[in-house]
Amino acid sequence: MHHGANAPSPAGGPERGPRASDGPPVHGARPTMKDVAARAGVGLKTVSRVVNGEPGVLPGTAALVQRAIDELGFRRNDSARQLRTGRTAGIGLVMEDVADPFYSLLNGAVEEVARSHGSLLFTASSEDDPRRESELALALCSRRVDGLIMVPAAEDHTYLLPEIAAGLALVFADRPPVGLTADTVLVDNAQGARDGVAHLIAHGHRRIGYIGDSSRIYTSTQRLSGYRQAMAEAGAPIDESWIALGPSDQARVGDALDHLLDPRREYPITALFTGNNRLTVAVLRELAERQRAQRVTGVPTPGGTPGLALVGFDDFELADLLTPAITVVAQDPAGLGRTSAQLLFARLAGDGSPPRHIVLPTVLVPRGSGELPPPD
Amino acid sequence: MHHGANAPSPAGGPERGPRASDGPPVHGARPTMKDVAARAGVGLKTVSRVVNGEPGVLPGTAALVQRAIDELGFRRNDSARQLRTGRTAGIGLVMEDVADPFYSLLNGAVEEVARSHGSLLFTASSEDDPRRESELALALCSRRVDGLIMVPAAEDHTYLLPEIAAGLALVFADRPPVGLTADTVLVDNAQGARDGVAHLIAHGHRRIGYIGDSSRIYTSTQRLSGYRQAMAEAGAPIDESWIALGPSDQARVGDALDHLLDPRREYPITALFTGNNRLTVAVLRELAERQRAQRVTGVPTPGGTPGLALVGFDDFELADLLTPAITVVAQDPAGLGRTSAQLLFARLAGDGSPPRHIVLPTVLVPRGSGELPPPD
DNA sequence: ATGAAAGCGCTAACAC
DNA sequence: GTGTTAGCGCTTTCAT
Repeated sequence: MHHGANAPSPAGGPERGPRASDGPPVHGARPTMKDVAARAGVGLKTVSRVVNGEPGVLPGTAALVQRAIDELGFRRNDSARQLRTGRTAGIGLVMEDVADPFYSLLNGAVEEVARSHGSLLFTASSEDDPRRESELALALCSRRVDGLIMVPAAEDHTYLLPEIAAGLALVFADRPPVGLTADTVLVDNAQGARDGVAHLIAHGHRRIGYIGDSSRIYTSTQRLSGYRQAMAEAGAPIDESWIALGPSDQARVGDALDHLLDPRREYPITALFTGNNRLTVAVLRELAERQRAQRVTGVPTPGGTPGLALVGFDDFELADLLTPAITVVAQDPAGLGRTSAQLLFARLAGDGSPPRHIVLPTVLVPRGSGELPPPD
Repeated sequence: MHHGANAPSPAGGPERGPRASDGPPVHGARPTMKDVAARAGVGLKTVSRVVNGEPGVLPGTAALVQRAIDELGFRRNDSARQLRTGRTAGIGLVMEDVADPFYSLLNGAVEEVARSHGSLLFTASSEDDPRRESELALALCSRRVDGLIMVPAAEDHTYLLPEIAAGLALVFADRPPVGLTADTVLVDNAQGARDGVAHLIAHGHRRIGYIGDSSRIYTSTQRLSGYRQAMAEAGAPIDESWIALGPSDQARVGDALDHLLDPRREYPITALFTGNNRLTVAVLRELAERQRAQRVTGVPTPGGTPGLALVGFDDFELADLLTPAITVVAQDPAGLGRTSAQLLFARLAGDGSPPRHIVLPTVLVPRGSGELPPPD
């Protein structure tokens, strides 16, 4: 399934012998508009007009030019165009991780909107590292993207002030900026968590654990505060040892569960609220493992929640097919991306109104795990 | 973003009123190297040297320049740089859908490699539409990306010949190109499917259904051929009505299952092989629904496979937590992306060897659903 | 309807 | 060590 090495012949022409004046691409040489103009026997500007579909070219001339374009395999150099026009028809998206299901949906929605506006999209993953975030954001600024959508990781975004002043359109998604005011699209994290926890309470739970993301992260503290609100509203006291914040990796979650489900606890928790999809999945995996390994903690409910009721923030694929199916507080990552991108393009189209602040609602999706009653 | 139109003052000069000669950004005006040079009282080239970390600048001068840079909020214009150097330090990735879990993992791996080489990544989704694929690919070529990784949808890639001739580095991932020879990284689809089906056969099945993607798609036909091979090797005759090819949407899969599980069949299938992750999930969802609705087809195994053994091509998150857990033929989307990207950057670094053709192995992951015995 | 000239902001090649 | 000059390929402006 491989041929010769570097076929010198580009296709279409008799190879060997540099050929006189036909056959498209000569290796390594990018034809320019000047080349096309020379070949078509017209002026440079006429080529430009044809390439850009500008009016004021006789059909015959246009055809001539088009033929030269095809023969030469010409493709307009957008770097040069950008330098001249100042517009790149490209936008940037900086977020935690393109490979994460939540962010990949956001990414997809942004891309869709960008496409509909004729823009291409640079996507970059910050890995939630503030330094990397600013590196990437500034690299995109050097590229002179027309606009930037950021899911910020940093705790200070003043480094973007010069860019904004210079005309960068900027929208923050999922988390607000720090140190400056800009368009922001958020999810109602507190209300969502509150709904989720209230749901558990409505099903008879009073001792509810909370496994959340690091308190460094905006959404995490918002969700925790929703948890506290729901508990307070129900008059349910919170034992601070029920709250476990930290990274979303399996090991940390395992430790947190060990602590939360410690059989020596006098009043064990009967329900659990998890602060994001990765935590929810990690919890499910831990519970399943515990069940396989020890078959001890409570009634081994099939699917991994040993009698423990569970509601998770974020929906995730297959949540509905687990046993029991997992009740979640669903956000709309695609909606987040779409809204942010639409806002960005509105700015690029000249919308000069004051910075907007949009909050998207969440939806509680009962599926089973959140409706399990307490053991009692 | 909005605000005043064209500030006539380039920056740095006293623009009447606001500040005399300090404070970074003057609105709307992007400072250039020339501005920085003027402000620092040095030549243009010296600024260039400092910005690019080139040697041959006295520390004192460099500090002077750096100060001017910071004060002005200067950021190098990469469009101009690219025009001059011919390199964009950017690569492109065209694939079906960034939001798909499989592709988002591939995307993440490509991005990681790009980053390690100092490149930014354009990602574009073709939606499996040939025209869109070529539009996007050519748009990226206009941007003069240094290289392009494509998961092709089109059936003809000759449109890329001029670009290759002009120096574009090009790697095809997951599916081979048509009409030209280029670096290609594939997965051993036939062998993987063969392994999966052989696994079912080893567990006593002889009547095995196959739900696959449209035969338009390369990987789909490869996998189907693996299915046929495994059956042939076992001397198991194939009833062509067991094979259902088509799109991966829920409705189509539902229809296919209706047909496959038709209770009027004299010899019903006892096992099913699904051709990709979306099909597998769609099947699981359909089976779960049937179980809820009718509780008829076979023994209602918890989790949705009513006695039907199931092996799916592609791993997917939570496959291990379903009941029964789903046996899969796992490919490595990240490996696919990483390998492709490494190959691309090797080319960009000057590797001029003949086009390479890499095939990555699959791994059978037994989890339960593929080890269910036939009802008999 | 068409073209010639100027210049976008930068770097490469040389001066000094 | 530093500055000057020339252009990268295109669009803009203004002639014709």
